[in-house]
Amino acid sequence: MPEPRWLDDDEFRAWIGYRRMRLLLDAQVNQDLTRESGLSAPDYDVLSALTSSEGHRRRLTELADRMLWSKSRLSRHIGRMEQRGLVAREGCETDARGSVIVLTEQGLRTIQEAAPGHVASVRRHLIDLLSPEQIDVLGTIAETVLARLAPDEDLRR
Amino acid sequence: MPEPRWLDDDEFRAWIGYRRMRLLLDAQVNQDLTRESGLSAPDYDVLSALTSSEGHRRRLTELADRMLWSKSRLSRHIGRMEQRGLVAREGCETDARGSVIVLTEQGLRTIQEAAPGHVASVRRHLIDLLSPEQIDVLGTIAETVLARLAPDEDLRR
DNA sequence: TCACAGTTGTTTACACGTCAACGACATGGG
DNA sequence: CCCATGTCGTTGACGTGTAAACAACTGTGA
Repeated sequence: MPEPRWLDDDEFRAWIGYRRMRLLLDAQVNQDLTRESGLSAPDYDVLSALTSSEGHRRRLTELADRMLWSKSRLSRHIGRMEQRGLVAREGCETDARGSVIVLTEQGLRTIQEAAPGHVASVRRHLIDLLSPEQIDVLGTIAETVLARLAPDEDLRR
Repeated sequence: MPEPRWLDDDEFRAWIGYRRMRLLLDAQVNQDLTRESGLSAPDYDVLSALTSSEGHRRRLTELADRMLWSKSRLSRHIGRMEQRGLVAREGCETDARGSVIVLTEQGLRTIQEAAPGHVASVRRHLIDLLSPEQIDVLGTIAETVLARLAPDEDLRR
């Protein structure tokens, strides 16, 4: 085995920093979200993906692909959200196996009420702490990394 | 409620990019790690924290604080790693309630064998894709965010 | 038309995390 | 010295994620 190229100080700082930031930033933003709206981060992601879909509805598999979730996970999560009245299941007209997930009135109201606080939380803990240049670099880094891992994916959807 | 300041295009790109990167990058690095060494990411973190501790040992609570894990989680995880022979539990001499976690020979060998491949994976999927400037900015962003969320924490330990 | 390989969504079994409660022990003030 | 209060680590109950198996259904090629 060849001697590996270890991380130098700057590289180590970036990698460890990224990992710690991931841990604490996500925990904080998710906690804010849950406290203010009663939604978990996955709840918010599902509602958000549905809100930006035509007719506020989408096939389960499509939704799962878009969110990078397994169908199993999404199916289970939808089941729980259904019981809370946030979404509903409908049969698919063109494919009898299919299941269409629909945003309910209550689901729409819930995410609309949650969104301002959520954005404020993201600003408070990340965006407003950074300069426009830093924000730009962060976006570029993410695009660079994602270009290798998911070449055919579009971030703006 | 005041009208919130929504995210502009660059801010949205950075936030969504960060979230997607988190999802895919971590999944990829963890998958590489597990395939090559049989260790999960949490396993690696525990072994890594123990390796860099004096005597390759540490009190459970100290370890948990340092890793930002709950004591409950660490206790359970140590239980599993203990059964695989990667770590061992010892009683604490100065506090009969206490439990000291020790890296075993096998645990040390395992992480030493895993480290080169892990570093290579981190390089392949992140570090080597970025310019020195981008790496520096990423580190600075992380420090900025963490300074607010965990003011008294030192990243370099 | 029909066999068959593939897809869709659900479910079962399991792994792992959290929260709260717990027993055991430590510690400081009366 | 002793009691009240707090800490340490573990555990039980529970929620939620994964992998694999599954029934139901689709669609394609012979």
